[in-house]
Amino acid sequence: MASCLTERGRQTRAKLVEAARTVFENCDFRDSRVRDITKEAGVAYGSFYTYFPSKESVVREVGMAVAQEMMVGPDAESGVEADLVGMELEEDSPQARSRRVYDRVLRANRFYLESFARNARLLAAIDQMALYNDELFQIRQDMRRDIGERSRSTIAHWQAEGLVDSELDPAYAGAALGSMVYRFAYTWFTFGGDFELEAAARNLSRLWVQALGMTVETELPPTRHATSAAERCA
Amino acid sequence: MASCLTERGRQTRAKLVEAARTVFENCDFRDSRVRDITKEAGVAYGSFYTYFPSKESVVREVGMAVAQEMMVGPDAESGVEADLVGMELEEDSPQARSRRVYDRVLRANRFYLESFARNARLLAAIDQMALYNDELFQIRQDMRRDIGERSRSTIAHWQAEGLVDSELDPAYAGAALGSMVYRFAYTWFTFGGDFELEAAARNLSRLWVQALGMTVETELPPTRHATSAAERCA
Amino acid sequence: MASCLTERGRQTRAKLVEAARTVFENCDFRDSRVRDITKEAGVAYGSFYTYFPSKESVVREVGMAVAQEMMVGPDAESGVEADLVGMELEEDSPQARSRRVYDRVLRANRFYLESFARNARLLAAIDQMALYNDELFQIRQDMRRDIGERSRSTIAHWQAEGLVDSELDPAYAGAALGSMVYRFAYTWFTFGGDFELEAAARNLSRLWVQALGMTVETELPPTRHATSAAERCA
Amino acid sequence: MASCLTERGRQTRAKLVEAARTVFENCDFRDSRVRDITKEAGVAYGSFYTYFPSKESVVREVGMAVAQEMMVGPDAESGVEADLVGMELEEDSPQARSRRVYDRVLRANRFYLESFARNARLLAAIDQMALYNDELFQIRQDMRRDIGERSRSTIAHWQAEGLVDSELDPAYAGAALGSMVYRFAYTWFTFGGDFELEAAARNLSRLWVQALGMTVETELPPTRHATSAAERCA
DNA sequence: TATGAATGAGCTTTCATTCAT
DNA sequence: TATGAATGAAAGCTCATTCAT
Repeated sequence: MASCLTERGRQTRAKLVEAARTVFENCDFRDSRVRDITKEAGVAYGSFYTYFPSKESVVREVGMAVAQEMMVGPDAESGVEADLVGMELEEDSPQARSRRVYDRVLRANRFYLESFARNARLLAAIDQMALYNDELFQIRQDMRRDIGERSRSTIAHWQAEGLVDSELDPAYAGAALGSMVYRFAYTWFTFGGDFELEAAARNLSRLWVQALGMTVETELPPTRHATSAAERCA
Repeated sequence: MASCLTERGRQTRAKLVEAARTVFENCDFRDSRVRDITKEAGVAYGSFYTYFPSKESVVREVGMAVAQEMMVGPDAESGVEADLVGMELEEDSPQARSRRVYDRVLRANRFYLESFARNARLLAAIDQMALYNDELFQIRQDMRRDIGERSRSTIAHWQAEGLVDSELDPAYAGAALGSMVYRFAYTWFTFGGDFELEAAARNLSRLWVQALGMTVETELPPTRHATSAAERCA
Repeated sequence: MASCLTERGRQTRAKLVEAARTVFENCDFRDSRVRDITKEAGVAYGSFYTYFPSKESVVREVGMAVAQEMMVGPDAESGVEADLVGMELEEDSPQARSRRVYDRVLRANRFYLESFARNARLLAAIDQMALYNDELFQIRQDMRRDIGERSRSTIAHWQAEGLVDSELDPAYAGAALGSMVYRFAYTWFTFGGDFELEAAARNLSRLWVQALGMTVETELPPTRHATSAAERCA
Repeated sequence: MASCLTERGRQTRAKLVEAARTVFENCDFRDSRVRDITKEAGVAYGSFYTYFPSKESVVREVGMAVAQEMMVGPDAESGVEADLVGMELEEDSPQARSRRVYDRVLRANRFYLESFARNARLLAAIDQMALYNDELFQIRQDMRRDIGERSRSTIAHWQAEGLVDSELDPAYAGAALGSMVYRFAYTWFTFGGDFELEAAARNLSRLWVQALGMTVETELPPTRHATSAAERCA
C-alpha cells in the first residue's frame, strides 16, 4: 500500500494519520470531522480522500496502530502475561519464585500504566468504537481471546507448579485480573482520580499476586499510608 | 411531573422510555434516531417531543434509571461494599470472619453479575455515553466517588482489625477490585466469553478476598476444573 | 356568526380574540403560537379550533378590528380629513378659516397620535402582515384608496376656495401629508424617539397646514425651543 | 473575506446574494426558504452554507447593502438633507435662497424616488424585518438617529438665518418631513397608486419647503391639474 | 497529487391541525 | 363545548463524499 505512493504522498498520508490520532484523542470520533483532521494535518480537505476511502478507514488504521502499541512490551490487557512467558523455566524456592513473579508483575504493570497514560483518551475511544464498529469489535475480540488464552495457560502452569491457588479457574482468573488492571487505568485516566503511578503499580501488583494465592513480603511503607492511618483509628 | 399528565399521556411516555432503552441497547445513542424510538414505541414522530424536549433528555432519563437500578442491592461498581457495611460489628475468630466476608462477597458478586447480565448492553451504552455527555459523565463520576469512598473506608476498617493486608492502600485497592468485577462483567457480556455465572461469582470472590490478603478455605471442586486439568499436565 | 354560539361560547371566543391582540402586540404573528394565544386566554389548546378554522383567521379578525378602530374618529391615515368634512360650509375671513383649519388639524392629529400610541405594536404588525397576507393587503389598499379620495377632495375644495396653494395636486398632497403623520407616529412608537405628544401634535399640524400654503399665527413658544436656541447661535 | 475565496467561490457567493435579494423581494424573509434561494441561484442546497453560516446572516448582508445604496447620493430617509449640507454658505436674497433650497430639495427627492422605485420591495422587506431582527433593528435605528440629527441641524441653521419658520422644533420637523417622503414612496411602490415620478417629486418638494414656512414661486401648471379641475367646480 | 467548492441525503426540532375522550 | 394528546409535514443545518481544476 505504502509502496504505491511517492515520497511526498507517504508524508501526506503520515501527517493525516498522525492528525487523526490527535483529533480522536480530543473528541469522540463521531464528533471528529474530516475537516478537523485535514486542518490538524495542514493539508487540503480533498486530500483526505486521496489516501483514505472513508472516515471509517482512518479509524481502523489508527485503532489497529494503538492496539499494536499496547500489545508490544508487556501484555496489552493485563499488563502482565506477555512478560511472564517462559518464567516457569527457572527453578528455585517458592518464596524466591513468588518474589520474582511479583517483580515482573510490578514491572509489567508499571509499563502498562505508563503506556496507558500516554494513550488513555485514544484507548477509551477505541474501546468505545468497538461497540459499533464491526472491524474494531473483531480486533478487540481477537485480542481478548489471545490474551485470555495466554493468561489462562500461564496461570495453569503456575497452578501445576503449586505456585498458585489451585481452586481458581485459570480462565476466569486471567480475565478478571486483566480486567482489574485495565479498568483501573481506564477509570483513573478517563474520569480522574487522586492516584500516583508508582503507588498504583505497587498496589495493583500486590493485589494481582495475592489474588492468585501468592504471598508477598513487606515493602517500604507505601506513600499514602499516612493518610489512611488517621482513618484506621477513627 | 407525571402528575401533570393524563393516564394516556403517562402510558405514551412510558412506552417511549421503554423504547429508548431498547434502542440504546442495540445501537449507540448517537446512531439512535428519534425515529427509531418512536417507531419502536409505536407512536408518531412528533409525540416524542410532547414528552421530551430533546433526544438528549431521554438519555438522561434512561441513564439515571439504569444507574439507580444498579445501585440498589449490592453496590453498583464492585458489587461488594454496599452489602458489607456493618459487618465489622460481629466478633469472632479471623477464620470465621474471613469466611463470612467471603460469603457476603460471593453473594454480592452473584447479585451484581445477574443484574449486569440483564442490563449489559445498556450499561455499556451508558458508560460510553458518559464520554461525551456531560450529564452522564457527572453521574458516573459522582457514583464512582461515592463507591470509591465506601470501598476505601470498608477496607481501612478491615485493615484496622488486622483482617486485611495493611500494606495495601485502601483507596487503590477499592478502586482496583471494583474495576475487576465491573470490567469482567462488562467484557463477558459485551464481547462474549465461555463463562458461567456461578463459577464467575466464585472465582471473582475468591480473587477478591485473597487479593486483600485473606485466606479462603477450599470449596467443592469448581465446575470447569476438569477442562483445565488436561492443560495442567500438558 | 356570533349568533350561533351559546353565551359561554361567545365568552370563550372573545377571550381568544383579546388574547390574540395581546400576543400579536408582543411578538410578530409569525412568532406567535396558537399555544401562546390559548395560554394567554386561559383556555385549552384545542378550543382555539372550536372558534377559528386557522391561525390566519384570527389574524384577519384582529386586523380588521384594529383598522376599524383607527378609522373611527379622526381619519385613520392622516388623522385629519375625516374630521374636516363639512368645514367648507362655514364662511368667514381667510385668516379665521385658516385658524379654524389649524385647530381642527391639531385636534385630529392629537387624537391620532394618542390612538396610535395605544395600538402602535399592533398597527406595525398589521402593516407588516399586509405585505404577505392578501386579505389584509386588500383591506389596507381599500382604506388607502378611500382615505386618499377623501383627502384629495377636501384639499381640492380648499383650493377652489383659495385657501390652499393651487399649485399642488390634491391627490399627491393628501397622500403625502397622510404619510407624514402616519410614519412619524410609526417611527416614534416603534423605534423610539425623544418626543412629546403635545409638541408632536403641534409641530405636525403646523407643518401640515403650512405645507398646503396656509399661514399660521404664532403660538406660545414651543416646549423644546430652548434646546435648539443654543444651536441657532452656534 | 472575499479574498479568502477562489474566483469560482466569489461567483457562487455573489449568485447567492443576488438570489437572496430576488427572493426577499417576492416574499417575506420568514417565508423565504433557503431552498428558494439556492434554487434561484442555481446551486446546490448545501452550497448556501459554504458561504453563510445561517439564513439570518444573508439577510444582514442584503440589508446592509440596500441601506448603503439608499444612503449614498441624497439622504436615505428624507431624500433631502444630505444634499443640502453646506448650502448656507452662499449668500443672497431670501427669495433666491428659497428658490435654491427648493431646487435642491427637488433634485434630492427625484433621486430618492428613483432609487426607491428600484428597491421598493426590498426596502419594504428590510423595514419589516427590522421589527423582529435585532441586527436590522439596530442598523435602522442608527440610520434614523443619524439622519434625524442631520435634518435637525440643517433646519436649525435655516431657522437661525430666518429662512425657516422659527416656531417649529427642528427635531420634529426633520423627522416629520423625512417620514413624509419615505412613506409616500413606500406606499406608492408597495400598494400602488396613480402617480408619476416627476409630479410626485415636485409636489413633495413643494410641500416640504412650504411646510417649513418658505414660499415657492409658481411653476408651470402641473401635469395632472386638468383632472382635478372638474372636481374643483363640482 | 493537491485543492477547495459542490452536492444532497439525513437528522433534529417545530407547530398547525386533527381527533378521541 | 372543552380538553390535551397525537400527528406528520416542513424547515434549517451538517458533513461525508465527489468532482472539476
